[in-house]
Amino acid sequence: MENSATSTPPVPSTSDRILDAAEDIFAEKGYSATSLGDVADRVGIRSPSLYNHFKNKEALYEAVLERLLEDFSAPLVELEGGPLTSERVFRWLETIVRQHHGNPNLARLLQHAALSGGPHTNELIDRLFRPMFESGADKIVGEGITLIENTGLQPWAVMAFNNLVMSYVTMAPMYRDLLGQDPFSEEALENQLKLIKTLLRAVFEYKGDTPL
Amino acid sequence: MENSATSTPPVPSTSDRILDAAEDIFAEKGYSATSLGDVADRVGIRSPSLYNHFKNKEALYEAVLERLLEDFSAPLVELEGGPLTSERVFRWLETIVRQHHGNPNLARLLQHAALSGGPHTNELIDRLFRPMFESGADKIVGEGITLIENTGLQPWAVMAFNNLVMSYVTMAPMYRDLLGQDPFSEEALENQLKLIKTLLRAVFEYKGDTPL
DNA sequence: TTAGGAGGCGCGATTATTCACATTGCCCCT
DNA sequence: AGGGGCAATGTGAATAATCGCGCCTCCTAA
Repeated sequence: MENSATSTPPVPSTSDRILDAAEDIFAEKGYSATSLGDVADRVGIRSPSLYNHFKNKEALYEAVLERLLEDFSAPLVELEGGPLTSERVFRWLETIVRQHHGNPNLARLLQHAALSGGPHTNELIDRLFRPMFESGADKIVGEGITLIENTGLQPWAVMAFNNLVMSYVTMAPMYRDLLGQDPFSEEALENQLKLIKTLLRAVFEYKGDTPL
Repeated sequence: MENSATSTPPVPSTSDRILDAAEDIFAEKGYSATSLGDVADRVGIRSPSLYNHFKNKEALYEAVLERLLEDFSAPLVELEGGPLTSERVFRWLETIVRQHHGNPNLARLLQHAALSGGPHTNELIDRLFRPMFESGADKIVGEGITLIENTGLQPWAVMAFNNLVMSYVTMAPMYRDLLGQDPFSEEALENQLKLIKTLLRAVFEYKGDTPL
């Protein structure tokens, strides 16, 4: 029902255009503040017509989430498996930064969910972050890579770096205001990448001897 | 009009109770998704009675913002002036962490504003962050304190550390889910403080020689 | 000819806001 | 002491806008 069996490479179907519009508006306003009228307006149809493609508002929201989660998980599974060198950690972080830079909507949706709840919030959190703790970053201990392991704060550190990446996106207007630069320009991406890498390298090289 | 002439130490005025309720709900749902009925319900009055204390929804929102900004700016002005030692930077960060931990609502409100706009968003950003760039962290260059200054990323670094602190609060449900710990417990506060300090110390000690 | 998809209409709920009104406590005048 | 006025603060009813959503009709492409 959502995807016709025919190939649809050039012209996006109405369902996809609804998904695109809904994704943007859900990400901006959150679930409850989003009106289906706004979504329909952006697509160029009337709001009752949405019900020809999605059962109701919540189903539309679910479809938006599903598509986003698929898009984001794809490039990360490639990085799973193999030895956990520090270079792998850098590539993993850089991939995440580039993904959120390319499409900020997932971070925004997750931030809305964390603030206000809404349907499927816990499921969203689980599907986005459990993999990080099970198959990837959790195993970083060993062969010299510690990520502040000696302080017993490792999962906290992983979440901190993720928050760093996502808050850059959810706080983009702030960066625009205070730094006077388009936060989604190529130049800003490079700056953000440089900062994250510098921080990560500082943490890797740091030996927490001096207790302040 | 807001404060009766009598001393009001023990019993909060209705206006204050409205402000308390509105602050919580605005912080949770954002401006547009907040209904005055919900606010009135929490106070224990009917929504038309709100208009005896505030002109309209936007004025109530402004009052909430004003009170929050005052509460947060007070402890920080004490840290202004004087030599910019690294110890001062640590105290400044620790103060901010403790403030947001004690009342997460400002961070949540700011996050909603950054995501969805709403009234006075730009003014909010300015009043919260301009001081950091003018009187405090911007002058950190000198006397050995560099904060990754050699990479030309100093303002970015300042905002990154702030995002780190605020996203901990706006993402609190995530921490609760994934770490199985109340993110606002004393124990969690200590963990968060330790992590932030460790990161900051790593950055201070780091000399960006090796280019990855 | 037939079925999918778009539009029109409208119901019921919720929202911010206004208004007329009741109640209360306080000041001041007698 | 008593009472008239008055400001402050509460209420229910009413209004206009908006929302999600269901029903039904019409158009059009295969």
